This record gives sequence, C-alpha cells and structure tokens, in this order.
Amino acid sequence: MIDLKWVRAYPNLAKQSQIDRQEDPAIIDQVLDLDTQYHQAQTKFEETRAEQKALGQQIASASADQKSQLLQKTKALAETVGQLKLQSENLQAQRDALAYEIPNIIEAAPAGGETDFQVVSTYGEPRSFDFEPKDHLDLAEITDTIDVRRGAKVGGSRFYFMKGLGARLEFALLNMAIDQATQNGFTLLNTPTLVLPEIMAGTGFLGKHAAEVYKLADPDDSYLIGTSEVAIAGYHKDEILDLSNGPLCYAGFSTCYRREAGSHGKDTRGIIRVHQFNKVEMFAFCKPDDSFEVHKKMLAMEEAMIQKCELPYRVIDIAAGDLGSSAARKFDCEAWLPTQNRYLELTSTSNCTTFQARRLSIRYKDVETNTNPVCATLNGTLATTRWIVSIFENHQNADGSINVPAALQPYIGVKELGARPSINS
RNA sequence: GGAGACGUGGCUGAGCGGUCGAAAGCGACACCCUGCUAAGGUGUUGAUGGAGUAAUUCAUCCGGAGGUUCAAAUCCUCUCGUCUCCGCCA
Repeated sequence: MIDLKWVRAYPNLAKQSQIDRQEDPAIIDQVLDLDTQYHQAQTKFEETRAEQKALGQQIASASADQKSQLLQKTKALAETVGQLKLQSENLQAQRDALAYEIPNIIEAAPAGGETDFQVVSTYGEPRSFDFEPKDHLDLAEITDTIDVRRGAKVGGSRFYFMKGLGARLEFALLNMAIDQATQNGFTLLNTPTLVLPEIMAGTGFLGKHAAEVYKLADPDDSYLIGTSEVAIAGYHKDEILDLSNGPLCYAGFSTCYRREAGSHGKDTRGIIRVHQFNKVEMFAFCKPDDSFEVHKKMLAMEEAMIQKCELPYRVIDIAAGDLGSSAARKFDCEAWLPTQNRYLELTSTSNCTTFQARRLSIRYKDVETNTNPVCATLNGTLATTRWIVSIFENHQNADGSINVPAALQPYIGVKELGARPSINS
C-alpha cells in the first residue's frame, strides 16, 4: 500500500506517478477525499467516546441514587458511540479498499508502457554460428535432458521432467546461485510454497494479477506461490526488525507455480514459459534510503551470475506502465536467444520501497529518532530453471551436445552434456 | 483426525468487570558513585492514529474476530497458533 501521509503532502507527485504508469490519476483525489471524511468521522467518535469513558468513571464511584441517573445518560451515549464507531470504520474500510488498488509510486522509471523500457547496458556479443543452431527443445531431445512430452502426459501442457544431466544441471545452477548469495551475506531460506491469503495479498499479487496465481480448492484457502518473494516478504510480517547491522538479506529457494493465464500461444515450445519451475530469489529488508544501493547490488549479483554462465545479455530499465503494482523500479537482465533472435528475460530485480512492508506491517527500529518506520523491500532473481534454455542455445555444438560453462562444471562434474548415441549416429 | 493445557509490553511473568496501557523481575537507555574489570544507586523505557510550533492531549491496541455490559485483559461464542497425550503417517 502506498503511504497516505505522503500522498496527502504531495498529491501532484502521486498523480504524476499514476500518469507515468498509464493509470487513472483521479483515484488520488478520490482516496484523499475518503481520507478526509474518515478523519472527521474518527475525531467525532473519539470525542464522544472520551465523554462516555469520563461518565463511566463517575459511575464507579457514584452513590446509589446518582447511579441510576448516570446510567440512563451513559446508556444513550453508548448507543451514539456505537453508531459513530460504525460510521468511522466504514469510511476507513472504503478508504483502505481504494488505497489498496493504487500501485506503488514509481521511482525514476521511464514513463510509458511495455515497449518503452530503456536499455541500460549490454554485455557480450551474440555468438555467430558456423552451423544452424538448434533451439533448446531440440537440444533437450538430443541430450535427453528435458522431457516435455511426458511432462504434458503427467502434469498437462507446460509441465516437463528434468532428466539425467539436465536435472543435474538445474541443481548445479541453483547451487552456484546459493553459493554466490551466501558469499554475499544472504541467508538461505527454503520456504513454504503454499501461503495464506493475507500473505499473498500483502505482497501485491492478488490485485490485477490474481489470475496468475494458483489457489487451492474450497476447504483450503491457501495459494501456491509464484515466487519465494511472497514467502520471504511474509517471513517478517508484523515484526520490527533490527537493521543496525545493515540490510537483512535472504536467498530463498523454492519451487514456483504460475498459471500463465494470459499467455496462451506465447512461448509454447519448450520450457521458456511453464507452470512450475525452481528458483533462487534474493530478498532484502532495508531502510528506505538504502534501497537504491541494495537494488544496485542485487543487479550486480545477477549480472555476475549470468557472466559466470557466459551468456551475452543486456540490462533494461522497465517502463512505469509495465511495472507490477508493488515495484517502484525494476531492472531485467535478458540473455540472448540465438534461435529466436531476441533477448529472453532471465532475471528481474525490483525495488518495492515501502509498498509491501506497509501492507505486511514490517518496520525497523530507528535508534536515532526512537521510532519504528516502515522498511523497504527488494527482490531479485538469482537463477531459475529458465536459464537452462539460454545455456543450451548459446553453448551448443554442431552435434547437439552442450558445453557446460566453466564456472558450473564443479557443480555438475562434467564438461558437456553429450548427444545420445542413438540420435547422434 | 480425537482429548486436554495455554496464548498479556523486547523477554519472563502478575492481573477482583470500573482507579489497567497494565504489578514485579530481566533487558535496554541516561545519569551518579566506585582509581581498571566487576558490582552498586537513581531515573527513563510499548505501538498506531488524530489535534497542537511545542510542552501536551485524545482515541485504539492484552493472539484474532464477534457478543454481553453504562464499563471488558478480566464474562460468553467462534477462530487461529503453541504445547502435551492418543491415532495416522512421509
């Protein structure tokens, strides 16, 4: 949720943020109007309630004949108090419901929609092949490392089996990510993959993108997480954190589930877009002022990982209109995909500023001012199953075998994923 | 899944329906004393929201949600969580 105090102070900036996001700016005035109404109602309630309490005190020490008089008075007052309370609560609920719909205030992101991103940097050159490169699915069949057909038989479309060295490569990648995260001071967390509704709502995934999330059927009301970001954000729900030693950084490992509801026909081949995958995700809780620096660090760690995998890539600054509701700013790393002649998103790191923490009531102890301000949260991908697509395509050989990047070799124990003799011959 | 116990402030732990935002202890912080260390003394010490330049002041919060009452941490109902025993089981 956005900071209503801030919106009250800077309504025009809030409106500009909405415009940059290509959203309706009128909602700002609407929410401020409800906020004013709520405060008026609340004040009225508090005054009346104070009166009621004062009278109540008198009753305790009143003599018998005074008592019955006072009781009559307070009974009537109690009813008024009840009504005023109800009015105030209704207005508050209305205000909050509206405020919940407002996405985070953007932070220096380029204005515009999906195609208005800015390229921040590029690294490496797309490899030129002296043979016709195969796509990751053909390579998967040749090396017998990913079984999409049987995945569909068992789990339906967009499911797959990682097999043999393919499965090993996945673990290798994730383990390398875990090592890098740990070496950078991130604490490893293996998280729940089912979470309660309030956790899902708190991270901002139940707004407009609720259709992307799996929900369990009736007697159970939990959700399957689409990223461990959800679980880690919830990890410190309702807590006051000690950030005196710097940001609290976690690396969450989890399986992730996505319905991919709005993406029929997109990336249908292979494992680029699937319902289930594994991911190591970075997550940080920090002071809002530190969030920009932490954001840079996460981006740098993502780039280091991709470089270890020896993939050509670029970094883009996502445009405001393409940001999720929680993010104030987002950088994606996209690796080159030779057979599609385009870049494919491998990582994404968002600064959610105080948006998630406010919803989840996560604060930190500020010893200087002796207050507990809301903290900022950030997240960033460190490695996923999807990276294998890019590794396959960029490191393939003419016979369909795949070279394992040097940095990954210690984790998997082989230098290449060999072509199957039956297909090779 | 069945039976029972419990859920209070950073922690431990009291709390008759009104004077309880809540005793006490610990911890933390400040100051004092003591020639180091250690110990001792005194005081301060919850959060959120509103009003005020401010001192201050009002309201709300005792797992959560309802209810009874003029008044609820205290009574009632439901719910969640923790622990113990049993059943089942990776």
